[in-house]
Amino acid sequence: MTQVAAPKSPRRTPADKHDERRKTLAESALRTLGELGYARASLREIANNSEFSHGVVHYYFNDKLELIVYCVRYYKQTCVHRYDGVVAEATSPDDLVARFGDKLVETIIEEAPMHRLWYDLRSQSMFEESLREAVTQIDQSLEDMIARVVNRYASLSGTEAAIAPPVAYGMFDGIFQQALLGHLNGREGALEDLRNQVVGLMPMLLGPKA
Amino acid sequence: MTQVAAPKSPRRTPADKHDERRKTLAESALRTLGELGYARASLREIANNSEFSHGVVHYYFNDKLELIVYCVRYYKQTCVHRYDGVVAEATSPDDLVARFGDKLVETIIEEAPMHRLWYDLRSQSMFEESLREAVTQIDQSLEDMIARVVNRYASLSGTEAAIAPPVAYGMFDGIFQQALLGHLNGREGALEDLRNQVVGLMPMLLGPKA
DNA sequence: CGCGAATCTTGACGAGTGTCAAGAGTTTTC
DNA sequence: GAAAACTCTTGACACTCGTCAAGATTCGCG
Repeated sequence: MTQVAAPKSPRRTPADKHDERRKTLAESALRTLGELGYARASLREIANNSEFSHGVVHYYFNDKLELIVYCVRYYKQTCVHRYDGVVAEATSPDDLVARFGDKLVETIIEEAPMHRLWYDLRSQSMFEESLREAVTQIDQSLEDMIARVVNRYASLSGTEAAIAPPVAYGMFDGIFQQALLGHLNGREGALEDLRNQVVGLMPMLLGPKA
Repeated sequence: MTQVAAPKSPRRTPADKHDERRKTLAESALRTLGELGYARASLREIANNSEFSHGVVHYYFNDKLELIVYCVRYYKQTCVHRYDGVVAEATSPDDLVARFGDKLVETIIEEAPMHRLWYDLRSQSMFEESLREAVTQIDQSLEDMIARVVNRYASLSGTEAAIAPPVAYGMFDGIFQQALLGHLNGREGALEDLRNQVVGLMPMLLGPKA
């Protein structure tokens, strides 16, 4: 057990230093992971792109898997509230759907490596049992995120969503993945397509007006 | 160049033997790939689960990547016509959607390892340039496959599809992936959910009746 | 049969991997 | 300011990987 409890002296930084370093390490590890993917990112390469040496990983994490799971959890944690602003500020159904589409496109442009890492990890979890718990949790939080958007859209439209949250998430995840792939392939129009698809799709998710 | 042209004597088996062996090799390689995934399936492991030794791979393929791309292409080739029967035999919109849903569930049950391999490979293509061409082609053929189903459904309903093929493919691919993940996670109900989702979703893809 | 080409096996190579122990360096504590 | 605890580096370990060359084996044709 490398973990330290630090029972006494909760003054300043007893062992939160540990957590801070873990975050620092995670942030630089995410750069490498986003560049190379789960399988090809070695601990040495990760360490090279950080301010530490390759041995330090085993001081803060038990093994490579724990590091990677920590990283993706850390990233998705901030990622899950990306559309909270959209939900809060939207004034009409059309406004919401426009902002939502813009935000989707924006995140592909700005964080494509992170998104492909997520899809990589989720695929790996189909083979690697030990990844499934984390992936399932993250997937659930993403589904909730989409549900908030769709529900807000329905409420602004004065009706209710005609589809269940898992279906909505599955659909948006599917076309998002497609747009990401297209974008990485250099296919121009991939992002514009995504925006239009979202605009076209959203109204179909609503039930009949009350 | 390991490739052999065999210009003359197109009698019996001049160099189609080569192609046949490649297929045989691909078939047993697919078993291992479906079990371990792209990154963890070594050539030695692949060869162990076949009737050959590990060196033979380089007699029929230039490198590991060529083998794997050949394998997935080989598999998806047969896979793309999975719903042709459904399209041909369906007698009514409801009949088609029921058959389609059943077939989706069936293929998850029977070929889950192959499907997760496909998603694995598609994710890897986001990192590995050399995979993109094959992935793009396969993705396109899958989109066409879905388009045939949706168009047939629309035609049986006496109307036209309200969404473009890429959107339809993205949506179904998304919920299919979700169901596959749930199934591999041992979540009971994952497959039943998929069936119901398809039944509920299909009618929403249609435009107003003519 | 016998010879040459096609096919396959074997064994080795160098590079790269995760892991970990030993110790150097740094900070904290008394 | 010495001792203890924490933090980090270094270097080695055992192992796996893709690749390939050299040779054994099998096959097909004259």
